Amino acid sequence: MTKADLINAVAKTTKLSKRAAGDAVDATFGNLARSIRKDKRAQVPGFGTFTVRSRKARKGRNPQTGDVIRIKASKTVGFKPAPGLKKGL
Amino acid sequence: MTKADLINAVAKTTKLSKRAAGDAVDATFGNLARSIRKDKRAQVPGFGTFTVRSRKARKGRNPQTGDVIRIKASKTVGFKPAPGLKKGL
DNA sequence: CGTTGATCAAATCAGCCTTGGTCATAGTTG
DNA sequence: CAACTATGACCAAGGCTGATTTGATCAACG
Repeated sequence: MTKADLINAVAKTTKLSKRAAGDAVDATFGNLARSIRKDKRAQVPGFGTFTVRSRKARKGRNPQTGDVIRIKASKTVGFKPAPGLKKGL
Repeated sequence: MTKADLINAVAKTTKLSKRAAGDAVDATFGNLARSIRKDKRAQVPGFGTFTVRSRKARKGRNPQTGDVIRIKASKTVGFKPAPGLKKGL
């Protein structure tokens, strides 16, 4: 219910309808994702920074069988919290 | 200009004024941060999950002086991207 | 109702994380 | 709209933490 809560809170703060608030939230993350893909980085002041990070190939292990497997190189999205976000965890 | 871009995009998608879109974006991240602090977790479908992670105490090094230092345990915010976000990086 | 994500196991090595001054860019305000 | 302020990136080296892998099942979102 995290998203619903978020929409409710946004709707309340912005005086928008839940419908409009939901659209706004979706648009926010949608465009954020687009920004990450495009610029390999997205900065949100007072919140944190998203960066595309490269993972090299590595040896892993199948937790079910115990077999050693090769993990291919891949990319992930990393998040570096802004100082303000870490305050009071 | 990341935030400005985001606001423009949100304003366009939601047909809101830039002012209202800005408020909505701020409200979104503000409430998201609040949710992280409160529940130690915040899930955004199709985007990813934020979790509060505990960092154990560790030995580090001051890169400037080279001195070995003790790093106290702390908390950070971790991010686990949803599969959909990783598509097409 | 369909789809999406969390969860759990064990083991490994990649890359995060530390400091802090400086620089550049983003945000804000008059 | 332009100037000012504030916020974050950047860099160094090295140790050791924790993200990551499979896949089925369960829960919850849409």
